[in-house]
Amino acid sequence: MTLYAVQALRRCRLARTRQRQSTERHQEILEAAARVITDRGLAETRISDIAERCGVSPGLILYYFASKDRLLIEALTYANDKFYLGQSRELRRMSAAREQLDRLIELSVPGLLPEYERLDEWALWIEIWVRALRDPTMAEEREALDRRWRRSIADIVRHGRSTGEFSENGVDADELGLRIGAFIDGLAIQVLMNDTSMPPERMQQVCREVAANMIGFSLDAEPTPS
Amino acid sequence: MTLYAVQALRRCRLARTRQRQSTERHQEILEAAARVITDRGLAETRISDIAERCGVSPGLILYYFASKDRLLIEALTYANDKFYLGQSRELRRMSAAREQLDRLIELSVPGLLPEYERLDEWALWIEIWVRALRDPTMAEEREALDRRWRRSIADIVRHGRSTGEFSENGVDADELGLRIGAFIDGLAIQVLMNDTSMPPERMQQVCREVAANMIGFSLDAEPTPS
DNA sequence: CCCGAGTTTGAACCATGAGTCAACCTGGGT
DNA sequence: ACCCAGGTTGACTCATGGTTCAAACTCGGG
Repeated sequence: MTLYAVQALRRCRLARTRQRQSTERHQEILEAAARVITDRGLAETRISDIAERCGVSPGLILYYFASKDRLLIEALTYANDKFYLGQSRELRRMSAAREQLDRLIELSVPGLLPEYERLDEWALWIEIWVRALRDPTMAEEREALDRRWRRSIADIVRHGRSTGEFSENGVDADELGLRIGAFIDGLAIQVLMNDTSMPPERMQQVCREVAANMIGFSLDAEPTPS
Repeated sequence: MTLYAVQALRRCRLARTRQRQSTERHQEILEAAARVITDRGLAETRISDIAERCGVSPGLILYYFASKDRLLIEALTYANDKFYLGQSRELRRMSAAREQLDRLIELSVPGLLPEYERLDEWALWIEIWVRALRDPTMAEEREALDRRWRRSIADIVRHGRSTGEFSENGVDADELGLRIGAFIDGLAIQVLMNDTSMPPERMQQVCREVAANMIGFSLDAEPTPS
């Protein structure tokens, strides 16, 4: 019995290190997949591309994921999750709602910030949309991701109202999350498409203006006069 | 010389009937392709699907189009063109700008109107976006289509201002076309995705409200009191 | 009624890429 | 040193579907 317990314990420890290694591989693959999808597009993404990016053989990809389809869906949501969590953490550190809003907009403009290692979120979004049109699993995921995104805007509005930065204007915070979110979506598409009439800087400017209008504060009035 | 001329004339007449037949086939195929794309998605569309829809052999498709890719691009723009022209003609017949705006919004909400034979415009738009990300030809087409769409909104604003329905509010009409267009885009995506928080009716309502806000008129005030 | 340019067919060809598999490697436990 | 479970490989199988092509068909003109 003692012997058995010790063995079990050891097996468990081994299993744990292996498991960690294994989840690392998982993430590594998901990361690579997201990267390849942004580069080549979902439709053109081959398993061997992902494998190559990982410096690994194609067979291994299917050792970790049941099928290409599953992997792609997971990769899309994984990338979005990662981006969202980073943004969310950053915003929570800021105290001023207007600062939060500015940063959120800044992060939402495709190509505005030099993308450190960040892949382009919006290109992935479009792929998510296409996929969600026919794939119920993806559709569900998308709705959850979208809800979260809208809520983060609504939260900024609520925060600003609670601190008095924004005044009540009769429009529900969730409703504003929806409207501002939709507006950002629409513009982001154009910027992503390299539309000549919508360079990143202009999108940023327009977003700030329209958001201010909708929320009901003036961009000119300095919120915290020095 | 006379003989030659007569022969030429006849050949020309023959050629003309043949040409008409040929362009009909072209359109027939484009139509079928657009239909299949909405049904199955761009990525899942096979040449044989399109052929089947036409009641024609797969080989014929490639007799009329150099390659699958070319066909798909043409089909996407063809469908959009057709929709736009129909809408444009209809709007031009209306005199009141607010009526035009209402109708434009109505037509922009996915699934609001029972789609007579109309295929879903917005599903095609998303496919266009995905494609345009990597295909320069498609990118160019998209920008032109988008510009046209924004302009039709701006024109409504200009029209309303010229008749006095809308008052000047310091925002350029083109700028409003851009903003309202982007907003509609963003919402349409959610409706198309069957997002539970955005049923078609709600989108319509929100669009009317936000457009009224941006343009600067009140929905309550009847423009033409009986 | 025959000719031939333009259409249409469907089988054949071929490249691609997902998924499988048997052999091989690795590193911790004994 | 040896064991072996899990990780890794890369060649192979197989289905799919775009593209080609030679033969068949259509139909207006002579």
